[in-house]
Amino acid sequence: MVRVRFAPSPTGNLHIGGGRTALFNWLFAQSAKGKFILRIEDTDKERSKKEFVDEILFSLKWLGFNWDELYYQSQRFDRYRMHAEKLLQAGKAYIEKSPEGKEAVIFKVTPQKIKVEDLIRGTIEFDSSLIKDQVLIKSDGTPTYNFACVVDDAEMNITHIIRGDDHISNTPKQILFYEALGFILPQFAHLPLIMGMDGGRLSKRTGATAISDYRKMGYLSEALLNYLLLLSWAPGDNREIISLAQAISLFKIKNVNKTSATFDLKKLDWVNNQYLKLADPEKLADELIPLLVEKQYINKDNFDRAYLLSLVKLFQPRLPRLNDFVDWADFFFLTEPAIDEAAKVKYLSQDLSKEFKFFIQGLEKLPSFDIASIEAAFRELVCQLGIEAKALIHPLRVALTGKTIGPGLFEVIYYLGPERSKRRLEKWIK
RNA sequence: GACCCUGUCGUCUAGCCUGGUCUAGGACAAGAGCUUUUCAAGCUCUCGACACGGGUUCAAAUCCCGUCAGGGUCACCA
Repeated sequence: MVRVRFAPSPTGNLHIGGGRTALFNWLFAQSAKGKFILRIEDTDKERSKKEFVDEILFSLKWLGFNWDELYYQSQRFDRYRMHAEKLLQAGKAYIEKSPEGKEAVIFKVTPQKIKVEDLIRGTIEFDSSLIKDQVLIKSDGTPTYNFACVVDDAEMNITHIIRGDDHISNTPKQILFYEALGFILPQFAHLPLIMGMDGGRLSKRTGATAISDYRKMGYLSEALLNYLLLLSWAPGDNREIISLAQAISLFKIKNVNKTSATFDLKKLDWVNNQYLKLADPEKLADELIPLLVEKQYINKDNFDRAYLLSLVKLFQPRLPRLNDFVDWADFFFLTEPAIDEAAKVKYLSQDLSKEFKFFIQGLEKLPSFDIASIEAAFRELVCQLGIEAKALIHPLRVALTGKTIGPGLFEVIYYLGPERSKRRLEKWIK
């Protein structure tokens, strides 16, 4: 039975790299019908915070990862002390006293060659004579990371350790502990790191790092996961959009890349847009409602849901992030939408009183206020005036929406309705 | 500095294991054009890479060696 674990430390939010590690572990467990275990590594009492634990659990759930078991290292200190005691008695560790008289347990490293068969990288060799004696239990009584990690992975029967590249150099130290404690060695797989655009580690300087930041920006969890998956793995048939369900059946740990990948927000935007296009408008509307309420664009308990749904559908194909809807569609909610200054100069400098007046009259005469009829009225008008369609379309769009870009003009007019459209155009008639 | 990992278009990658079908394929970005309406949408096209140097071989992106470059780790942090 395959058992993998994701072991975050609650000293910060769940970040992109952690989310990716969780994804590969979860995928591996799912494809092997194994168990996915979550272990909170909160041995550092100073830096570990309850709020981070909550945040990590929340983000993991948002990504859709359900764990089968949950452990906290802070509740297992007796296990670590027990195993340290065992090593002490076997003469494989010794006690070191600090000047203040506090005792730490130190592991004696014996010189030897250590071979790791990494599932992704193949054989990696180390010389333990380059490794100094390792602290097992610190003088404050808490275990060190490497020791707690080994005791837990062994006691929790973890079969495959899938983690970041940055743990490669911890591996020989941990193997030494496994051997000294007589534990069965798990298999290792080290994932390449995700780098920021500056070539270094992904950091707050180069952009948002927390999974929750991406949620707040309007990325769909499926899209973020799809993008993260593509960052170091490919199905091999040039497919880019891969659902989690498909990934489970296609995923092979051996096909994971060895090279570190750079996080590219532009491609994430594209992937997100692909998912947004196909997303259920009802769900998108549910996500948007709180944001629209906050902006006072709609009233929480009294708004036209069907209307909102229509607007969502109108913008869905072109949104990189769901939250962009709030700004892009603001003119449907504001009484006085802000007019883009450059757009105003470009399209509304000349006097279009006559054209706007005729267009309003055309709309008023419409037997039915629908998209096709609005367009027909418009086409007829430009024909009569003998001008190009775009000579009037752009000014109309700016006058109605305040922007130079957006959905098709006739859809905009239809959803704005005859009254609002007329009122906004009249403002430009002298 | 020592040890370890990695090196295909600007970015993510396919191909590498099992050399020839690779004048290296796809995607994002960028640029150009089309769309009798915009673009941040759609369609079409263009630009653009096997880090370098040696081998091995009839033949190397693919195998071997070296160099260089990038990254990671060297805590009583995790």
